Amino acid sequence: MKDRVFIIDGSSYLYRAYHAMPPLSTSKGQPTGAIKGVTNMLMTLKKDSEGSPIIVVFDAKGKTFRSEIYKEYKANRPPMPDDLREQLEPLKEICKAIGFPLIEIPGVEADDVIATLVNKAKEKNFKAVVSSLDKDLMQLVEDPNITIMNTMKHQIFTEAKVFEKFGVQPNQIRDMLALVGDSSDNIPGVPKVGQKTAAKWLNEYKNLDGIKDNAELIKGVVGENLRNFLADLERNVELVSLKYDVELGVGFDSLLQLKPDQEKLDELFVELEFKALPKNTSKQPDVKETLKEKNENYETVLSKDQLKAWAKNLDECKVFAIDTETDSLDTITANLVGISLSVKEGAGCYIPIGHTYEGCSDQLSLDLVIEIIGKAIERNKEKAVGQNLKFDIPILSRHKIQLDKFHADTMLMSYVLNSTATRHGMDKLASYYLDYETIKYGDVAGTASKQISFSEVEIDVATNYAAEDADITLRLYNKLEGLLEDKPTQKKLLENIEYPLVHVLSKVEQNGAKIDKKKLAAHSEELAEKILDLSSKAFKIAGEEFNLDSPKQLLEVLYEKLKLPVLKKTPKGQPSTNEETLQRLSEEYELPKIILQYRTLAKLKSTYTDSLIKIENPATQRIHTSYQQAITSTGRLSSTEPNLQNIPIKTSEGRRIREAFVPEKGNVLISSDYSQIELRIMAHLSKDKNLTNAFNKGLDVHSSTAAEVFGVNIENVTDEQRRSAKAINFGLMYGMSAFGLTRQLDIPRADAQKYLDTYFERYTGVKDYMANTKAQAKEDMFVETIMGRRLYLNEINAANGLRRQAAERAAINAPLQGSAADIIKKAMIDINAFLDKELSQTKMIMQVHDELIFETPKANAEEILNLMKDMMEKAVKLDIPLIADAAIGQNWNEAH
DNA sequence: CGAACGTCGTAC
DNA sequence: GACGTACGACGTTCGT
Repeated sequence: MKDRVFIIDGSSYLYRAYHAMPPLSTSKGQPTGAIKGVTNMLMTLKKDSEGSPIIVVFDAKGKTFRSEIYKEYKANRPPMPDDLREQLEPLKEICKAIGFPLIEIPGVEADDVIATLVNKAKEKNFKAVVSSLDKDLMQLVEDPNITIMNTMKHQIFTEAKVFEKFGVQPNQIRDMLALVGDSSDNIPGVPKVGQKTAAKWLNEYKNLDGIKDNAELIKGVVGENLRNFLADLERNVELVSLKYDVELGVGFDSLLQLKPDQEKLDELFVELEFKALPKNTSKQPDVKETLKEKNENYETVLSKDQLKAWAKNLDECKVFAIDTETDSLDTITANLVGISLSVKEGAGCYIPIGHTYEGCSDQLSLDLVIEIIGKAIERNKEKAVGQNLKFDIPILSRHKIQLDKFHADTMLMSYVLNSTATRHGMDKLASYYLDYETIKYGDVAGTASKQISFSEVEIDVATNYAAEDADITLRLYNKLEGLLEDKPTQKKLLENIEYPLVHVLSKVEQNGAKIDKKKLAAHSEELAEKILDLSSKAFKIAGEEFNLDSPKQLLEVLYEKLKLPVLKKTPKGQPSTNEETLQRLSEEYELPKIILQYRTLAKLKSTYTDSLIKIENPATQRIHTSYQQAITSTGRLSSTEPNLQNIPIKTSEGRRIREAFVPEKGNVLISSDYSQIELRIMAHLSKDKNLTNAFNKGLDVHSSTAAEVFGVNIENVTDEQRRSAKAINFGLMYGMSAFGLTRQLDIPRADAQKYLDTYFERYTGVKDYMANTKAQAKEDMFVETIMGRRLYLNEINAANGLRRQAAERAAINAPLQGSAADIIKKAMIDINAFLDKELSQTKMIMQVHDELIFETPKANAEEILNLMKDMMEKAVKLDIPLIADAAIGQNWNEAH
């Protein structure tokens, strides 16, 4: 192999640019948006190609041979818009002037020309890189010397990538397209067969012949559809096959050399009013000019002397702010790109380490930075202030800088001061507390498709952004420290709970949880089949196909087409299609029932089986959630990517998801969860005699409540009574009314009212507690947890009754929910300290509000279970005992 | 095309 | 209108 040749699908980029770019035009009215877009892309490619020849292929005018095979082919394509057509010729001129040979052959498509060129390139021993967005061309990748790339997104498709994206090998793409069809080319496929189904068949039967031979074996409606479609498949194959022997009318070699004509190019640019030769703006975000000018207050550290001076700054300061910049948000794999520091408001430095763009100035080596600044950070760690240090700690740690203690975290300071005043991201904090608008990450690194890695950001720009982060963090610290000055309780909450918890959460996240991917994949397959089946049933009843996931379409089918009665409306006035409504409708009608089943399964598949597989970290083969410590109003944690705190448990189908959470070989899982912790807290806070008594005697609290409310002996409580009592107990903690209880239990309003009345007669302590809490809240405008965590309730005295009542319910609930959160946080800190010291083999891997999950070697699991349970129970001392239920299992479902 | 919003459904 | 706290999938709408 000697060289590479780049072949560009000009037409596909033209259309894409036309839609992606704003509709620019010259002063004379010549439209130029698409030209500009494609030209940018061509310039990028020219740079990336490092001098390799580049050929641009365009679709020629007129019909192609495919229209003769099938007259509907592309019949749904609207004609090219005029303002796009007008851009075609100038663009071709530009291609030629840049030095890219151009081909358009009438009667065939650009794809065929590309396939032919690829063939010629192979004959001449070239590697070929095809730049296109068209999936038809994916079939070319079966040859390892050929790659497809999406220049706009810097994606490269090899055989493996094609399989990853489409689920089939490149040489099966053609058959897949024939089966699925292509709506943009107006090629119909087998009804109900999408990429997934086609991939399944092709993996099983290898190719179309195999599928045809086995068509009888395929069950269900899709099987039927396939058999009916067989005759059309031949035609589809012809339509989607590439033609490799197009008469090019010009020798391949002559396409490899064309002189750029700079003069002509300049002329064209003037004519099109392009200010400058567009730089590779396709990927480069547009950084504002003001950001490129370096802020004088901020220093870029590029010499050893500067580094030493900053080490000295850290030694001599009272507190310093630190922030890290990385090339990814994944703390498991992110590389350090730079560190910023500030010891004085309005000043700061940025130490670039890992910037990688072309022409970037020399940076200090990581080793030197670790040696000088890393050591200085470590010895001054108790003066370190950061914003969301849970992110920085593992990054620094992997780069040999251990920040196992720190002075303060501004995110948590703000959260503890007032969890709801603002969100606690730095941009928001700066705006709220300092009235300062920060440089946004997107301003320097772009967003979405234009996003680049921070390592690609110019060092001067990066300095402006990163040093500002450290500077602002320090200013925030000073501001928030002032606000905390006369709040010793909140300060203690930070020091005793939130700050130590940062290290615990960081570790739990790094530990991650192992999942059985095979099991999930199999489950996913199963669900897919059932979902397909339910959809066809639904379409049959509806008499049309529609998107079952679209509440809007569903609403039309249910209420307009089938004229089902409207039982409930959404807050926006639309007839509701939610679970409750469909449940009621399904007593009489068939379709709502099917929709409900569909929803249950679709939910499981999309939210759990599929997404858990996707989110496994390739580096560790485990899933690493991210715990959010400053999100909820009450003090609970939340969990994202994935949310481990809403994994199903109520149904057996749902519990199968939990079965896929497994230990490493030789290990087991231990789950330990607090029993009725919020009700226990209610007993503690209210000091209600009856409730306290029930817990002190170790009674089943719901049965005990039932006995009180229904006036029976606790041994004689029926299941029905216990269920009602449980609903009352939970409802009370949420501030539920008699109406809510009516709905929950499906009983007459009067009965519900009677239950509640009786409850409050029997539990006067609870009644008083609730009244007192509300009254106190109205006076203070906040409520508190047992550890003094506050939730401010701005609307507790609102004139708007709805809002006021909502605030009243929150006032009841927050001390219960929030105290429970305080307690488990304390338990996590205690347990982590113990594990650090004594049991390095046992890992805390998850927290789900009142439950902790550990992974530990099988050998002494029983003993460890007892230790964990005991530490949870002793996390705090209340007037009633805290009980944790713990169990061991080979998966999460078994352990829970 | 991407951000913001609405609806729905899962957990404690 | 009526039960607290979350996250996220998916569709739709709207602005660039």
